[in-house]
Amino acid sequence: MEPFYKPEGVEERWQRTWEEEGHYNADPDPSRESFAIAHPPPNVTGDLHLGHALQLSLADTIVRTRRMQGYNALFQPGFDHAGISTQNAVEKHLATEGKTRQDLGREAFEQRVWEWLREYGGKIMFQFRRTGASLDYRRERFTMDEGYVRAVMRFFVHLYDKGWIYRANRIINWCPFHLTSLSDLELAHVEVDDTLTYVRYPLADGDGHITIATVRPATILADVAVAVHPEDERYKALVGREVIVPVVERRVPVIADERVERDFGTGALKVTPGHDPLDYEIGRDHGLPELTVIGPDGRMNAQVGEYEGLTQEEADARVLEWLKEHGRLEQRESYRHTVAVCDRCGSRIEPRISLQWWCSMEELKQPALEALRSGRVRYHPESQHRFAISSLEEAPDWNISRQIWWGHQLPVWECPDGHVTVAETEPHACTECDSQQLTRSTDVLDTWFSSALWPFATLGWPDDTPDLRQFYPGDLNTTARDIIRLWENRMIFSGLELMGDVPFTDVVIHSTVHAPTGGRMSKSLGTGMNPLAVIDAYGADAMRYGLMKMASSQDVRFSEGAIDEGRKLANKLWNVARLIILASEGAVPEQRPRTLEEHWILARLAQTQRRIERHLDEFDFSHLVDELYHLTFDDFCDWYAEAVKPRLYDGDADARATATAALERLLTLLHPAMPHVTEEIWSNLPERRSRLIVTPWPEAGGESQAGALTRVQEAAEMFRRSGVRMPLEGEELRIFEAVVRPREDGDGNAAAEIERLEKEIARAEGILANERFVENAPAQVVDAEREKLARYQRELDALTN
RNA sequence: GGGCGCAUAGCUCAGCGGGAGAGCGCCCGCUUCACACGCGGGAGGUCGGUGGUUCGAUCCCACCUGCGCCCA
Repeated sequence: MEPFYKPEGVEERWQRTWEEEGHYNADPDPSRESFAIAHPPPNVTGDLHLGHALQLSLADTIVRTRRMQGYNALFQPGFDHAGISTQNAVEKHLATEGKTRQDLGREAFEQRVWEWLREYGGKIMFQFRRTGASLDYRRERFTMDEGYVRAVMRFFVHLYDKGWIYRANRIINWCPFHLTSLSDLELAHVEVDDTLTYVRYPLADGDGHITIATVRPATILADVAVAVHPEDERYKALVGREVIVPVVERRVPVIADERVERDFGTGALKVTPGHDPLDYEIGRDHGLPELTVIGPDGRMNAQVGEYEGLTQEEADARVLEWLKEHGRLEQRESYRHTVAVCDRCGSRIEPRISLQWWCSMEELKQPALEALRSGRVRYHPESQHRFAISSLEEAPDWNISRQIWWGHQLPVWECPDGHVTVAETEPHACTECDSQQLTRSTDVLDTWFSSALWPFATLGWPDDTPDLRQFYPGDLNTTARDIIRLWENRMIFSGLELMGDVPFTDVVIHSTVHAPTGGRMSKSLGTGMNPLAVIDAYGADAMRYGLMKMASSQDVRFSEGAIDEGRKLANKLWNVARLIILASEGAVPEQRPRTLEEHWILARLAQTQRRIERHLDEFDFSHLVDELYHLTFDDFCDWYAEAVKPRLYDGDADARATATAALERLLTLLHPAMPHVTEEIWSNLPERRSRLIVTPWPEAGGESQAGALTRVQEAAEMFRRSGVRMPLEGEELRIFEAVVRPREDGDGNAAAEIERLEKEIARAEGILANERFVENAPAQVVDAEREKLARYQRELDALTN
């Protein structure tokens, strides 16, 4: 054993060994209780980032503990096809060849995606392995696998047959580059410097006008009303009258609506239901027409005559020109605000009324709400549980269709008469008119529609499989906060609907790791952090430790210090193991405690084990690793190892056997968090019968002796502080001398100790002299104070005699 | 605009009703046969501000200030 622990090489070796020896495997075995986590499928084109690394660290720590505790533990891996993201990656690739997807056509493009994925896809699973994650990699699934596609089709048809899937024209987020609707998650919000234009809308009859403010003059062409707040005194008298929309010279009503922001601009809102989500809502409620003047490509459409084909910038300029000429332009001012852009291509999102497929949430979500409210599924921390419930309560109907080429094509066929046939596999004829001229919908499903099935589609659903029977329902899910409404809640209602049970009972919402300087990590900001570089520098164990140490609150800053702490812990473990192994000369581990320090360390191991188990049950990973750190450094190394070292060198057989056994216990407790270094040390212990990864989790044992060294430790503190020795004898004296190794003779600075104790006594007496304290404080607190006083007086007596 | 959260030692963070803690950094001492990637000691905080509740507040409540993230 080298004097320093070097993780490079060691970690990969164990990762290979564990996987090859089948320790990650989970197979159906009805005789054992199962524990299952379906890991959130990463984007098939993606790279490992710190969010994944944290998620894996937390989940793997739990999985490894449960595996040692005897559960048939399944940690399910796989990929998500990530519709628009993957399509975008391949389109970028095509662009280097000077081609677009339209040049290839849909079928050839899909082929290209598959080819591209064979070459570049799925790399992230090798990166997962480097974190030490004990996923059953044999079971890797992809949401575009044949079997998975079947599950998705079954889900769609099931919902359609129940009447919960329908088609409707609504306003949606539209990317004018990708030409598709987008979910909220596919949007980014960026601040832009814009211009606010104040425009006069003359009253249709009589004098005067209303001035509105807009950042998009071109949308004036689609205005159908002007809205004001019902309580706004400035405009009250105008409600019900009509104004003339500039350029198009259309008469539109002035309406009153509470959603108008009085403080924005002039307090009067031009209403454009065709191109703004809020206006859309207002328009629907007031029965206004919905005009569309911007086409899918973001250019002005045929509704606007001579403007047709103009970009919005061009149209804005033309409208401004008109306003100036006609004296309708009041003023322009610079204006900074946030706008939504496509997360993948940066195009400004075009809110647009479009014919899409929707999933009705009203009935589907009810059982999930019940499961959340009753606590059958719990989010951790508690605040996220409340958030999950309100997200679901407010969940609007779900836009499940996308107009891209990569994904699950809708199982919807249409005949020339417009009849719709929905079937899991291609139908021969229209169910209504028997026409054989069927055309399949070109839309694909929202990627989250397939992700919602992850916990059971990965286990073989819709077939009834041994895997499903063993591992569903699962136990735990870990995820980031912003995914709750997109994924977790959908898995819960899908599981309840299709499987009749929840997919898991606990959801851990982990921290968001920010850049060391604060603010979010992002490649484009240059604040990103590559976990693989962290692993190369510190080792996977250190990274796991550090990430868990950081993950104490919702938002944490990345701290290299925390990772380094993990590295030091690994090195410390390595060295104390080296001490015990080398000094014990092959002693077979067996607990034969005889001395004070032996009873004490076994009790401390038991005590810490219970705390660790509690932290795990509460998903408190930060305190979990903190316990491990102090157990190792303070208890095991500074006290136990130092106390027992002379006896090991003296050849005390009991001490050697017990020390090796205590080390085994320590390694066992540390293994789930830091699997590699512990397995490596384990393999150096004598008489290895099996791997640490499958070693049974120990019974904690008694902890009544956990305070057995208190007097020695107090004596050590006093001696180190002032050189004053408290009188000790027997074992206590032996341990004191072994650990503290006092050299100097003499009495030390007794005066300083006396002064310190007198101060303490004065403080305690002061508190106890307060009658109201003695009357009102809990008896426990008062007693504790009295005991302290007595102890200080005892110590003082011992010193002054 | 809505939601969640944060403010404690130079830095990153624990503690959340009864004497201010850890890791890193800094200073001092120690090459003691596991580890100098170590061991021991020390300096360093009116616990963001103002009120309130309480015998007692870093901890509970109200307000204020300054931040962060998510959503609209």
